[in-house]
Amino acid sequence: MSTDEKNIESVDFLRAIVAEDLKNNKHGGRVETRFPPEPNGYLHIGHAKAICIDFKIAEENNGVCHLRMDDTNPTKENMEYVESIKEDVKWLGFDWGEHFYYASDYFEQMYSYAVELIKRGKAYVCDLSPEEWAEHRGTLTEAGKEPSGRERSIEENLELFQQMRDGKFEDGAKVLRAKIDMASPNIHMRDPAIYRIRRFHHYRLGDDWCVYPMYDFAHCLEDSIENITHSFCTLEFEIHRPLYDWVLDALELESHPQQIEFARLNLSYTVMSKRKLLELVQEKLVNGWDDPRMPTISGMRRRGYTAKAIRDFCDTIGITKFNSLTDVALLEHCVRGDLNKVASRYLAVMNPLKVVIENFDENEVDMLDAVNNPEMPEAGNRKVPFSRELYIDRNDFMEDPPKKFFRLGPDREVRLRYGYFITCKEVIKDENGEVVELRCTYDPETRGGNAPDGRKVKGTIHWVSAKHAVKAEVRLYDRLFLYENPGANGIDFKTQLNPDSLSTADVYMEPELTKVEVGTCVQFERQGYFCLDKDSTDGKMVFNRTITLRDSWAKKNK
RNA sequence: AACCCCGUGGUGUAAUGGUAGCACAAGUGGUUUUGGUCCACUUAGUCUAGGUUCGAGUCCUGGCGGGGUUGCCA
Repeated sequence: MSTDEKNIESVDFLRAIVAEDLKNNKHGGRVETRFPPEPNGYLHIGHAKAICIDFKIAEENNGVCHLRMDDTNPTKENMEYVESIKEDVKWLGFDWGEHFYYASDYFEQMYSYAVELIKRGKAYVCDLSPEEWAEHRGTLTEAGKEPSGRERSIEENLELFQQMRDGKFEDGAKVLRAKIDMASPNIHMRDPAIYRIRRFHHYRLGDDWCVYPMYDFAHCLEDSIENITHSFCTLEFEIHRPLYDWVLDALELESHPQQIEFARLNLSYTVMSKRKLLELVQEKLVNGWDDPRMPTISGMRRRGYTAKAIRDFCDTIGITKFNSLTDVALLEHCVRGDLNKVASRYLAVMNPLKVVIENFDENEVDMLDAVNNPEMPEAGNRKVPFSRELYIDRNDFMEDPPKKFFRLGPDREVRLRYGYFITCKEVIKDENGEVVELRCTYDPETRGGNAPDGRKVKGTIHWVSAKHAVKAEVRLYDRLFLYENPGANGIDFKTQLNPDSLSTADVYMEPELTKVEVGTCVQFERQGYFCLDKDSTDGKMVFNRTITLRDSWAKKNK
């Protein structure tokens, strides 16, 4: 087929803007973006969307994307967060090359810009307390009023600002304000604070500074200093854009990046506020930022989600300016989609029911061939031991099976995956009437799972040899991270944690599974995907359930 | 209430002013040594009222609906 089968990539509004700028040679054919997190927490699935946008659009246009720590507020930031952010972005598959920056490295330059603003008569030192300022600022419907001191001389402002830096004033005693328009309908343009006094140990710069720039002043300058062309951010900054442009215009800076906003990700049932996630960590309602129930990148990684799945998800949700609520099922579809292709299959039984093959010799062990991954033949084969005593899953046996049940029952024949056809001859119960053992026979002719006479069985079940089985622990996390629906106002998200999400179970695995490495996600056939957790020790393997398999039988019988 | 942004199947998204398409979810059937995967099919949509036009999801006006903004956070 000669026609290019590549899907015609639909162009979202954001890519369209970049393409238009490129066409008009707006930035000399250059595309330079940045991902600028504040290192005040771990990255989550919402950040993944921003990361994909920032890095991919740069990449698509042969540009570069910077990774920048927006660390202008020392009270919430630390190096642990910096390191985690770098690790997570890298893990997602993106490379910032040489372009790793700290906003705090620009503090001296930003201070100079602030001085320059004062010299141009476009900034002044304000003595109002936060309470007094609230009165002057006005409201959404009423204009603000100009504070006294707004008309201070440039010399006096310069002097006062220097004194602010020199630590002559208490925290909060003064701020530096941009002199814009107290009557603007956009409150952010009503003489916004651009520098505040805050004596707090900065995680990198220590006590070098007691004044710190505010976001609205700092961010556009960071972008400008780094020669960014397109500065993507979320919708809540839309109303800040006039200020972004005002600062750069007021300073007449040559590098004037364009801020473009897109809608942030909302995921059903998922808490995505850093503040709330921090609360969960601090109050030990979860075991750290990388708890597999957390919607953090590190939590999802530990749970077994793949970077590709997350990237695919970000491609699928697209980029718009519409406040949407994405169904978490879409994320799960991407996770299953990738895992189905890459995860090796293993036999493992979670609710063991003993099966004795009466016509199989007690001392014999048959090593059977099993395919590691039917989706990926190159993954090869392995051997699975078969012996007289086996475990099957309790769910795969019913004493009185309904019509559509294809698995084992009295006098029924099923296939043991990669093994033999077996027929249930006898059901043994304890004094309470509970089934404790099945006596079966196997058909030696069906070794490997095929009957030479061509007879068919409807069911294929998983199993493990009792004497070869290795016991491990699985954590049965629920399908979702946290239970809170945006829109369900007033719900205390902490009480919404699913208590079942912590339940654990024993699992009896085929011995080959002991070779799996920590962090690897595998499929327990017919049950789900599981990821070997870092908590595993020499004595005990611990798996996190990544996600279940789709199960049409279970769905019908719900 | 003021200003800004946004309204396409249940959900997420496409469509130089020219056949409303894709994915998820749901449902039906087929293939299958995982009740998985894969494949086929079905259900279902342009918020509303006018206007411009040969022709409007797209452009204009009004209405309705949703979101954002009132930190010395980012």
